[in-house]
Amino acid sequence: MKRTAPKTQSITVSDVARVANVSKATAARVLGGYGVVSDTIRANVMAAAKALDYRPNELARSMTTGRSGIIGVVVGDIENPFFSLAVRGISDAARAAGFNVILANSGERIEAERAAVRLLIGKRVDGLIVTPSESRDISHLRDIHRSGRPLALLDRALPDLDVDTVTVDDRDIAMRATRILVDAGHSKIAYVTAVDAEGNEYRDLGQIYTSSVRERIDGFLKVCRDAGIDRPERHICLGATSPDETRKLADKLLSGPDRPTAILASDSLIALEIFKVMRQRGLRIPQDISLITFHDADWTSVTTPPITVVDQPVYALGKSVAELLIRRLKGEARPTERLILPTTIIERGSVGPPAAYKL
Amino acid sequence: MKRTAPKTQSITVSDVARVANVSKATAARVLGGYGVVSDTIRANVMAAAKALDYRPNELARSMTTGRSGIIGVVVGDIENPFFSLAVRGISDAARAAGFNVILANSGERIEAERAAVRLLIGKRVDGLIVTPSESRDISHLRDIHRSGRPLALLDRALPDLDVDTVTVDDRDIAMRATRILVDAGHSKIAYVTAVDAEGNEYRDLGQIYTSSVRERIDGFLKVCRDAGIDRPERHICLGATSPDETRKLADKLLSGPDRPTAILASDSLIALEIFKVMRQRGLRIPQDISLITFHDADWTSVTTPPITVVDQPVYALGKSVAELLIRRLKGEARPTERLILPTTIIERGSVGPPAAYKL
DNA sequence: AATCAATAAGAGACCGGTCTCTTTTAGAAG
DNA sequence: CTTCTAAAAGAGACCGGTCTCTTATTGATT
Repeated sequence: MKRTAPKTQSITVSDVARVANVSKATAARVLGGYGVVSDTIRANVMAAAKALDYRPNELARSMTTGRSGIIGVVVGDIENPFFSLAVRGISDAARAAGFNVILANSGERIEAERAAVRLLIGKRVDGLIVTPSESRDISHLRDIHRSGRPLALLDRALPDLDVDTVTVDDRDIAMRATRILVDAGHSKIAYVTAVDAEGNEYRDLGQIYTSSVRERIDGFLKVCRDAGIDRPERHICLGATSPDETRKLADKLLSGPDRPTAILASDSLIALEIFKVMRQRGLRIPQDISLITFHDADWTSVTTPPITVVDQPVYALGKSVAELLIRRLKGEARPTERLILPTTIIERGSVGPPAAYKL
Repeated sequence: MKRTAPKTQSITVSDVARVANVSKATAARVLGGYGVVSDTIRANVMAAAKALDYRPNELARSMTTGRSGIIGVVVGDIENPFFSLAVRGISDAARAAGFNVILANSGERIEAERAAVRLLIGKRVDGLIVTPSESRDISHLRDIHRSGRPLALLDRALPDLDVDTVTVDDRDIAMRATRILVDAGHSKIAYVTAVDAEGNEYRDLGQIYTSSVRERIDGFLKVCRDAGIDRPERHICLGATSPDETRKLADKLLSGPDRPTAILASDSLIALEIFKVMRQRGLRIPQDISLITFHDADWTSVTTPPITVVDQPVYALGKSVAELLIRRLKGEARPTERLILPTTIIERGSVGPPAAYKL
C-alpha cells in the first residue's frame, strides 16, 4: 500500500459547517454541545458531521478550554503490584468521572519524578497524583501548585505540603505487625526495605526520605525497644531495590550466625525473593523463621504455609485519592483533606515462636 | 457554569519575547530549538525564560506540529499481570525513544475498546497499540489506519488487518502444553478460559472471537484428538471472567463425578482461583489432579508443588510491539511485520500421572 | 402596526505555539 | 565604495477548536 499522498487532512468544524451550510460558529455549537441551536439546524449539522466522519480534535479543544480531561499520575514503580492496584483504583475513579489517566513511572528516582512532573504540566493535565519518592526536595511539587493545577498525594504524606493526601497509618501498622512478632517471642527481627542509602547501612531516621518507610521503621523500632530488644536498628536492611539486589541481601541476611528469627518485609516483591531464598536454604516457615510482609499479594495466600500480611486497602487508596482530586477539579473549594485509611493484618501461617524457644 | 477567572496566567513565548526585547518568532526559535539564532540573542532569550519560569505548552506545540509524542495503548485488563508486564515493556521502550504512554482499559468489551480508540484518536496520539478483544468487528481499527496513524497489535493477530503484529504461537504452545498432560496419561483434560459465550457452553471455534484463545483451543483439541480422546470439547470451560466466576466454575468443574484429571488454565488469574479451590477441596497436586497454566506469574513458583507454566515472553512482547510502532512513527517505511516470539514451557511440579493410573 | 425582548445564527478574535515569507544587517567580493 | 549574498531577526498566517459580541429573525405585547 502506497502512502496516500494527501496527509489525511482531518475534517474540521469548518468543513462540517460548509457542508451543512451554516457558519463555523453554529457548527461548533452543535458539535461541541454548547450554546443554543434550533433543532433543524442541529439535525443538518449532525448529518453533515456523520457524512464526513467528523472527529473532534481534543487537542484544539483543550487548548481553548484550558482543560484536557487528563489526570497525570506519577508512581514509584509500576511493576510493583501495590502500585498497579492503586493505579487501577485511580483509573476506575477517573473513568467514572469522565477523566483519563496518563501514567508516568519515576522508578523512585527524584530526577525522573521531576522530569515526569514537568512533562505532565507541559501536557496541561488537569491535575496530578504523585507518590513522592523523597521528602527532601519537593520544589517540583510546589511548582505544580503554582501552575494552578491541583495535586494530591498517594501513600506518602509530606507535612510541608498542604495538599489532599491519602495514606495509611504506616507507623501504627508497622507497630502492630512488629508486635505480632515480638509477642511470638522474637527478639532478632529484621526489617527489609527498598529504600536505598549510602552503603545500605541504616544509621538514623533522618536518612530516610520516603515518609511511609520512615514511619514504618519508626514504629518498628519503637515496638522493638519497648520489648527490650537491644539495638534493633542493627537489623534494618536497606537497598532491596530489585529482585537481584533483594536476593543478595537476603542471602547475606540469612547466612550469618546472627541470623534473624523473623523478617518483616516492606513490600510483596521483597518478601517474594526472601521467601524463595528461605526455601532454597531449607529454612522452614514458621519453624525456623517467621515472615510478615506488607501488601496482600496474590502469592501470599497460596504458599505453604500462607503468609501473614499487612493488608493495606490499596485499591481504595487509589480510588480515594482520585476522587479527592476530581472533586477539586470540579471546582469544589474546601480545606485540604488528609485521609488515613484503616489497615488490617491478615494472620495466616507464617509466624511462630523462634526456634530457640523450643529448646 | 461560571468561568473561573484566569488564575495563573501562564507564561508564553510572547511574554518571554517582550522581556528579552525580541520578536515572538525569534523567542520561539530559541525556546523551540529550531531555526537559526545568534548566540547573544539566544542567551538573552534563555535568561528571560528562566527569569519568568517559562514552561512550554505542549498542547499548543502538538497542535501545530501535529504530533503529540504520545502512544495510546488499549489493553484488555490492566489488573491481569500479563498485561501489566506487557505495558511495562511498552512504557520502557516508549520512554527510551522519548514517547509517553496513555493507557486505556477495554475490560475486553468491544464497545469500551471502540470508545477508547475514538478517545485516543481525539487526543491525537501519534500511534496506537491495541490488544483487540474481538476479531469480528474491527471497523474502529480500520478507522485508526484511515486517520493516518500507525497501529500495532499486541498478543492477538487479525489476519484481515495488515499492520505490525507481535504475538506468540498460541496454537503450538497450547499443543505442547496439552501434550505434556497427554503424555502423563491424562485423557480427561479441562481447558478453562476467560472468554465468554452464551451459556458458557462451548460449541465450536467459530464462536471464539479472540484469536489467541481460538488458536489455543484449536491446538488443545488437536492434541487431544490425536491422542484418541473422545469429544475433548466437552471439557472446555468458558466464562472465567472474574475471580468470582472462576471460583464458581472451578467448583462445578471439580465436584462432578466426571471430574477432569488435569486442567490447563488460560491465564494466571484463572489458575490462581482454580488452585485455591483445589486446595480447599483437599485435592493434592499432582497426585489427585494436574495443573498447567499460561503465564509465569509470581505465585506459580512458590506454591507446593510449584506450577508448570507456559512462559510467554510478555515483557518482550510489549517491548517489541512498541519498538515496531516507534520505528514506524519515526518514518521508517517498510512492509508490515508479524513477529512471533518463541515461547517456552517451564516444567515444575504440578503434573503427574492421573490418579486412576496408579490403581 | 409598532415596539420590545428573546432567540438563533453569524463574524471574528483568541489560545500558544510553529513556520513561511519578508525585511534588515553584516561581511565578502569587485 | 558599491554590489551581492548569506545570515539573522521580524511580521503575521495558521492549527482547530471555543467564546464573545453583533446581527437577524421571531413572536408577544400594547
